[in-house]
Formats: sequence, C-alpha cells, structure tokens
Amino acid sequence: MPAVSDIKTGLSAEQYALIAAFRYELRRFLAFSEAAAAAVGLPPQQHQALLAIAGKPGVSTIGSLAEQLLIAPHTAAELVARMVESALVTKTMGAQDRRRAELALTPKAEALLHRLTADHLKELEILEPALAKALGRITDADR
Amino acid sequence: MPAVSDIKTGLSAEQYALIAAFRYELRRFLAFSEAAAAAVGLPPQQHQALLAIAGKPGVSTIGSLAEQLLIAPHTAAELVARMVESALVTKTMGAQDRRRAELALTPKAEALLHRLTADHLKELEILEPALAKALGRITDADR
DNA sequence: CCTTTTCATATCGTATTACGATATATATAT
DNA sequence: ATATATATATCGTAATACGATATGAAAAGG
Repeated sequence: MPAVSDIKTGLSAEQYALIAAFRYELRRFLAFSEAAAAAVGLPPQQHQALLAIAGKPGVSTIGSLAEQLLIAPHTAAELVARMVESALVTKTMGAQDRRRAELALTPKAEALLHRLTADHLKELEILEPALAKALGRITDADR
Repeated sequence: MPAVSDIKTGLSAEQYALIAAFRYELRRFLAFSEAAAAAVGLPPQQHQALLAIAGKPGVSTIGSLAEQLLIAPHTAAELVARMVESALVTKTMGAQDRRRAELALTPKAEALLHRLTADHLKELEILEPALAKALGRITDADR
C-alpha cells in the first residue's frame, strides 16, 4: 500500500508529481520548438502548419490542415492567409472541386522547415529520454 | 538508402511525417487536457498551475511556479492573481522573507484537480501507446 | 434540371493571455 | 548606510483562436 495516498481513488501527491513532471518535459520540448521557430521568424503555429503540409502524403487543403492541427477550418483559413501573405505557402483553388484550396510550400518555407526539422531532431535526441521516462512512469505507476 | 530523401542531410518526407505524427499525438493529448479543464471551468494554464503546486514537494511560490510552467515571474503573478480571485489558491506572504508569496490550493481547487487528474490518468492509458510509439519512431529513425 | 442542402473556405468582432517595460518592497552585500 | 539583487506587481500591447456569420461551389431530391 502506497505511503501517502487517497485509498478510494489511488490518487496521491506522487501521482500529481508524476503528471506534473511529464507536463514539464512536454513544456521544455514545446518551449524549444517555439524558440527555434521564432529564431527563424516563424510563429509557432505557422511552423506546425508547414510541418503538417510537408508531412502529409498527398495534397493538403485548408480542411486537412485544420484536422491535423486540431483547429477549426475557419481558423486554418486565417492561418493560411497569413502564410500566403508572408510567402510561405501557395494556395491554388482545386481543378475539379473549385471550393478546395490546395496548399504547397514555397522554396523559402521548405528551407526554413528543413533547418527547423534538423534542429528538432537534434534536440529530440537530448529530450527524448526524459520525456519517454516521464511518460512511462505515469502509466507504469497505476498498475 | 532511403527511398525519397535529401542525401546531404538525411531529411526526407518521411522524417517530416514522423515528426508531424508526434506533434499530432501531442496535440490530441493537449486538446483532451484543455477540454477536461474547460469542462470543470478552468482555463488550461490554471489547471497546470494547480498541478504544479500540488505536485511540488515543499512550498510553492510565484517564482517556483513560474519556473515549473516556463513563464516569466510577472506572468505567474498575474496567473496567481486570477486564481486567488476565483478562490482556487491562497497566497500568504512569507514569514522570514516577506517578499515571497507562498501558495496553497483551496479545498475547491483540490477537488477539481483530483477529478481532472483521475480523468487524465484514464485518458493517458489510452493515448500513451500512440504517443510513445510516435516518439520512439523519431529517435529510432535517425540511427 | 432546378431548388435545397451540404460542404469548403472566408470575414469580422471579441476575448484570453503572455509579454515588455517598468515599478515597488524587501533582503543582502559592500 | 548605501548599493545591488531578488520577488512580486501593474499596465499597455500584441498575437491568435474562437463564435457567429457569410459566400460560393458541389451534391442531392423531386
């Protein structure tokens, strides 16, 4: 039986600490990522949008982008508008379905994303162990 | 040798897809967490603050909270002010060092956090495999 | 076919929240 | 005792996602 715990639910100060630790590791990664994006002049969500477009097999649209980013379609439309404005993304209205806006990265965006991704891979080498461990401890614990 | 890749850097569409997939899993967890907090009337950052205070061994202060949440101290001060306002946190100025504000959860906050944490543990049981796998694939890949 | 409904995207006003710049009070050091 | 550092606070600002709503295009129903 655990030292300091709520018998009824199994929740204890330790459980809070485990989840808090996981969230802290998450924050460290996200903070790194935001800083890296900012360093090349990108708002964090624009970085994510570029990644989503580049990582998607096939053609991205406003709708598929919204789905991947878990935002509302009209929010994705605004995001894309800002990125078209800053020459990161091109928007071509679909040939068969003229409602759909097909998205593609400009060379400028590809260069930025390439660099960012290399940096992320390097940083993830460092952060991964702590992140994986923190996550594992949570799900191992309540068993 | 990988199918479609940039020889010089090892970066490929697959790498983008791997990182994008990881970020997507991350988003799913964060979206769940935000929704769960919202369902009990808490802004997401206030939930994190409660968790940080509850999970910290020893006494929390504005400064320690800022550190855990990776925000500036003055931002933490504002956050705490909002939480004191809504009777989630009590702030007691330190006895020896009267600059420090010692933080504690109110019973109301403890009840909310308890419930949220139980929900998070349950959801993490579900999300953990995909999250761990997505993370593992990134660091396994570039080796 | 032509009208209704649904789908994909767009626009506008609003609210939240973190930040920079700055301020104040207390503690520590010279 | 004064200077410097530390802990927290305040105010104005900016970024961005959302709700409500709108528009145009495609699909479905009769």
